[in-house]
Amino acid sequence: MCTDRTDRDNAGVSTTRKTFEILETLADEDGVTITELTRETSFTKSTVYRHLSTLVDLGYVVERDGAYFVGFRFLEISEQARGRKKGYTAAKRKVFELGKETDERAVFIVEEDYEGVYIHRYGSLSDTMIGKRRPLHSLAAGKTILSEWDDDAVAEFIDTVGLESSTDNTITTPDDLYAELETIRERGYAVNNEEYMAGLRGVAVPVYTPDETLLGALSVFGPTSRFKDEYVHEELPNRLWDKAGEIKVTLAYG
Amino acid sequence: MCTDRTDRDNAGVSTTRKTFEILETLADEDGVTITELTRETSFTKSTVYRHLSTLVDLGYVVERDGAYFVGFRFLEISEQARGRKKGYTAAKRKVFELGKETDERAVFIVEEDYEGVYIHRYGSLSDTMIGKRRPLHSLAAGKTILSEWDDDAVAEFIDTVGLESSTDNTITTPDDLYAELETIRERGYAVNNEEYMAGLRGVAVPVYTPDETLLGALSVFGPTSRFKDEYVHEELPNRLWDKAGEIKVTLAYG
DNA sequence: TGGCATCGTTTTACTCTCCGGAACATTCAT
DNA sequence: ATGAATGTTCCGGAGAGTAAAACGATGCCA
Repeated sequence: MCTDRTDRDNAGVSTTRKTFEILETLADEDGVTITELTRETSFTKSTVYRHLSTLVDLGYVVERDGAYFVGFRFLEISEQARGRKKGYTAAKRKVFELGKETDERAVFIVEEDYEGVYIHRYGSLSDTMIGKRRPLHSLAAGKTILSEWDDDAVAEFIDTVGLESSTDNTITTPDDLYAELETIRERGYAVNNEEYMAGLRGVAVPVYTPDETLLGALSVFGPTSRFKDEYVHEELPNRLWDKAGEIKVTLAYG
Repeated sequence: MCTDRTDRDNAGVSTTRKTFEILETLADEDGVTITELTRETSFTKSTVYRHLSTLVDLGYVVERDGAYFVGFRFLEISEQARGRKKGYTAAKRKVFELGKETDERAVFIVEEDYEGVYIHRYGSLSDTMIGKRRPLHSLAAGKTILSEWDDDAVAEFIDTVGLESSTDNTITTPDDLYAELETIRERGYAVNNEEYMAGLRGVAVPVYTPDETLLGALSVFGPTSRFKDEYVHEELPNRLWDKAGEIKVTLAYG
């Protein structure tokens, strides 16, 4: 296990790893200079210089007044990924409708590498969460996705990433998680009761393609004060089911 | 010049170039297998294998049933770039309002590497243009941006990327471009008269930050049949100016 | 004005590691 | 079972990335 990890770290192309480490630190602190990047990474100045020059030449990084920024070429790649499945774009429209109709924040989330990734979002525009990744077990949408897996897959998930706690309400034991997933399977929707962030509740339902494979999860969330039980357990699940169903229909006939 | 080009091609980290060449072909034809990638690139199977493994390990590529896909990690990076300037997110809201109010397609475009990049878009959701890059001189928004540069900068632009023609109406001579840019400076808005795609007209205005630096361009476009002169030269410029002004105000006080 | 400090760029020699080819393992279809 | 085609691993050698130091440019302050 420990050797596995080490093997993995050393495996592959270590030069590429350097490139992406530089890229990630650049993404963290945008508009940064070469020497700053040198300080924040463990590489020498000439190494950072060469990697950055390459990235600029390729168009993935832009340089302005001596400061480096991640470029919009990544936007091209990521939009390609977001448009990979027709269902993703259908979900975009539904997220939007949902947000408008409920006047709440609405999101569409898929799983990747045992994490929940925000693909589409409606809500106060300033703080966009698109692209952000969260632990599956602490989100309504994440639990919805987990509820579609069999016990072995969930066990594997727990083994790999664990059940890190975000708030006092986060599910942190496998037994609790299994029980919760069973409830979700029975009800057909998941509820997040301040499990990721205090003061925030959420509801989510699974989204299927016409051939019944899971596409992702549709979710609505907001402040606990407004998310009363009746709202969370009656109105929102119904609205979410409708939208999820519409996505499936769109994929089948639209 | 020719040596320059060669020098550049060989400069930097060639391993990183390989990684991105593989990544780009992967983005083109998503859900591809290792041997297919080997065919479409000039690399050996083992080389492709090692690079892909590294990218999977880093989380930028995902593998499912032997097929490889670009992952959503790029979404994280590109959203970071899209949120770099407060003005970009302010523009998102305005693009949206604009689209709703006019019931036309609306976009916000910025310049990068002498190309116009679609950053935000409102319109029929299926065919998203976000992240796509177009020649500046063949777009209303692009000409708007060019009109903000001085003649030397425009000359440099022409020298570097040229004036490729997309339709019969595309501006292809420097003189025509300079004249057009002068008109745009006087009027304060740019018009695209089927210069990029036959049957499509557009209008664009510049967007400034409170300190009067150019942020990008706001544009509306649609079919020639609906985009009559009065609409293009009266109503739309006024609407666009309003929105551009609101962005500036948002940045100053909001 | 001159010198000090800082940063970006280039050069060089060394060593590491990436590459290609081939062998091996696996899967699948016939 | 046999063959073909794919993914994976191994290995030696050469090519390429690395680090360190020197160079050049810029700017700041005395």
